[in-house]
Amino acid sequence: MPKSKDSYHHGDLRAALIKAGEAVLAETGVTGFSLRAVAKRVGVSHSAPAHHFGDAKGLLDALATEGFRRFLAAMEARQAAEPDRDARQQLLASGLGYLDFAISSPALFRLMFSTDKPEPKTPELAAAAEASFLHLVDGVARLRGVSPFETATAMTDVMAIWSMVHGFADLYVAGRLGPLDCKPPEDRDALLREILERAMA
Amino acid sequence: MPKSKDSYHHGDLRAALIKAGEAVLAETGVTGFSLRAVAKRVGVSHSAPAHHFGDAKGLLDALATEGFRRFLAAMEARQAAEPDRDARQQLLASGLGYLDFAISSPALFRLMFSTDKPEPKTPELAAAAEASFLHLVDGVARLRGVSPFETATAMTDVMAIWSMVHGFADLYVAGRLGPLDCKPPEDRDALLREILERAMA
DNA sequence: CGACTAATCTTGTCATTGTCAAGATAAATT
DNA sequence: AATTTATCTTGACAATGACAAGATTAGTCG
Repeated sequence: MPKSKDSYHHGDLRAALIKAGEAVLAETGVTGFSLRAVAKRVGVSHSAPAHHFGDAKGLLDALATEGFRRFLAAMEARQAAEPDRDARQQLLASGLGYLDFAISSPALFRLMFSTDKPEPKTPELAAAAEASFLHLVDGVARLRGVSPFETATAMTDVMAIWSMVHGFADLYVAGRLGPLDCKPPEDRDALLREILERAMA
Repeated sequence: MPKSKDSYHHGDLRAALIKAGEAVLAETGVTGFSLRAVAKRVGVSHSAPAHHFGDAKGLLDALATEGFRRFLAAMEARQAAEPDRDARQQLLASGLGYLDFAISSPALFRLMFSTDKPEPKTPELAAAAEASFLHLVDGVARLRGVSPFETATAMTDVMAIWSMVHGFADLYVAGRLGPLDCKPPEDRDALLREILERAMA
């Protein structure tokens, strides 16, 4: 329960720091990210975040964890909005949700995929990232009718589809897909649909 | 001409800083990157880099510029090693060179594609990045027989192929392609070939 | 209700870093 | 040879991350 902000104890500092941290991340990028700036934005002392996140990396990990949850939610939201329940259309919708998230939170998207996976800093982060990956695996499983964990060709599908949508999103966020960003969202969705279909072939 | 290192003037400080900067970048990543650490490694004062690169971003831009040049060279090297001069095989070889570079210099690869393109910091960086992009466009032009700048379907090919190879390389570098990295290089090359062919369809 | 314990937040400090300004040294030019 | 320019050093300052110690509040138990 969030308490009054002017009391000694914030009441919900952890959530407030995550929210403010995301704002700072979006404004300054990961290089200009500063723990003290986050603390100042919330209105607490410069050393308050340490108690909740340890060091700067801890807060970034928490941000990435939160990001992966919203990432998964964005994919599911697009799927829910897709009337066609066909496995292929659902998987395509998932890819569009992937792009939605990357565009809506580019800095967070970059942060999430910049943390090396082999050493998951926290179990929560590893679990959230894994859930996103499993969502894709599940989509391919429904499409192919077999588990990618048991069938090599299906796992190839997973990698192909993932590489395609991730590459597109990453290049788009980096502003490298040039004249595409001035077009209406429908156009880039249609383009992503088209190239994603190639990856499924 | 590089002079003796113990003289007051280094002689080739700019090149030495770029070389050392790349080593620091590879060791600590872009977050732990420190101008002073680079200067110390070369053996000059902490403020020596400023004269050549202005600020920290200037050195990173120079590193990215150098990276794009080697990036292009890596693609061309793979193409030269590919005996088949067919346009399709040459384009596939180019993609393998793309991956080669990403694996050999992961931190540099990340840096290159993290700098937003819309505001090219230096003309050299913009030119080097543009050259890499044009290399891909040229490969698709040879494959399709038309210029992607004039034919929308060919530009779609460019984006599809680029997204595929870039996504694969980025995920691979991030360690998210799981059990793939413990396999011999031939296996991942074969996998990338296979999914790249899908992008060409 | 009151005291004790733990959690939460603040203040103060230090090493490191980026950036700037001023000066010292060597190279280039005239 | 003198002057100018390029290059590098020293010194300083503000911002930052990290740590330690203390202040304030919440929770618990008598």
